Amino acid sequence: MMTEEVEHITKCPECLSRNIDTDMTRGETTCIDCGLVLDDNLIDPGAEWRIHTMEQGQDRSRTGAPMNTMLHDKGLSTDIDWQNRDYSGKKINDSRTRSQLYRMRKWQKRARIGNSQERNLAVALAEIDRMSSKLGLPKMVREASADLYRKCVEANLIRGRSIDAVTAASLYVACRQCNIPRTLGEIGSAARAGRKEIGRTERFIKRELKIRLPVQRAADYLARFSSMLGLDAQTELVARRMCDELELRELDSGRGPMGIAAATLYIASVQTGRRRTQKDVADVCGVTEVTIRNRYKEIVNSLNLDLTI
DNA sequence: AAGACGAAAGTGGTTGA
DNA sequence: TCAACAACTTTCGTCTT
Repeated sequence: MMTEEVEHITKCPECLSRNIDTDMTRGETTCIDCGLVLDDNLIDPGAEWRIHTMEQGQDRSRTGAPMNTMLHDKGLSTDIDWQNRDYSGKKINDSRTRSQLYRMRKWQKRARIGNSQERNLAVALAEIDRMSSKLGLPKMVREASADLYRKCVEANLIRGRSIDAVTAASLYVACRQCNIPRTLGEIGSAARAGRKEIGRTERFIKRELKIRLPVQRAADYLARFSSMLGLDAQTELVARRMCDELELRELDSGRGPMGIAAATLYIASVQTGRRRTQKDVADVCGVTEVTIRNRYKEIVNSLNLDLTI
């Protein structure tokens, strides 16, 4: 089997540090020293075959293309060639056999993309792929999202909703399931549906499919937001400590994680002398300046911080 | 002039009677 | 089903750097 040469990043282009951290579960490569996110589009190098029986476990060879959830029929169907030849390439002239082949082709087409559900799925999976590419999301997320969408179709949740809203919502949920959270605003920027509609649809499919998502933590957003703000690892660490402290003392309950992430980053940027404006932080974190100010006040009060610098 | 601050009203969702 | 409620946003006038 051919092994593809994967280009590995060994040095940070920003600070030239060789302290690179690769987090496979998050799909992000970050520089430990300056916090720059170097690559958030890692390809999962895991085995692509699946084991169904003991024999298969021993013998890992297989034929055919790997199963691909991004194709509406998972890439597993067989095509019937349009040419009237048999498996050895000999022409089929017998009229009975030929008309039989014709019928087979016709029914195969109907079975594959003939019904509206399958056609719907084909459009949706293409849309998921498009959004994922735009957002640079790893394959793992696309497949999780495709699976979710499939479940929505099976549960008849699409009726009355747009494909765009459901694909965007399933991508949003998939991101969080894979611990690569993206904000509704980020998903919305790549989707053909509005932020509110995506949020509504997300809540709906979560309820209908009884999906429990891992609790959102402000710390999960820190690395990405910090990098987008051009902050260094030191500042991010200060913010991270603050988040941990807040979580430990349950001072973050009832507060949106993005607001906490925004406020801690803002405070940290002031403390380390790498100040960012509230507006810059707000734009990156998907909250308003007012929310930053409110969290900021609460955090400074509850942690007894002194910001007179 | 840009940034920070805070009051007030509005939005969309959750909760509990 | 509806009102109360909490979190967050929008808007805007004012103060600070």
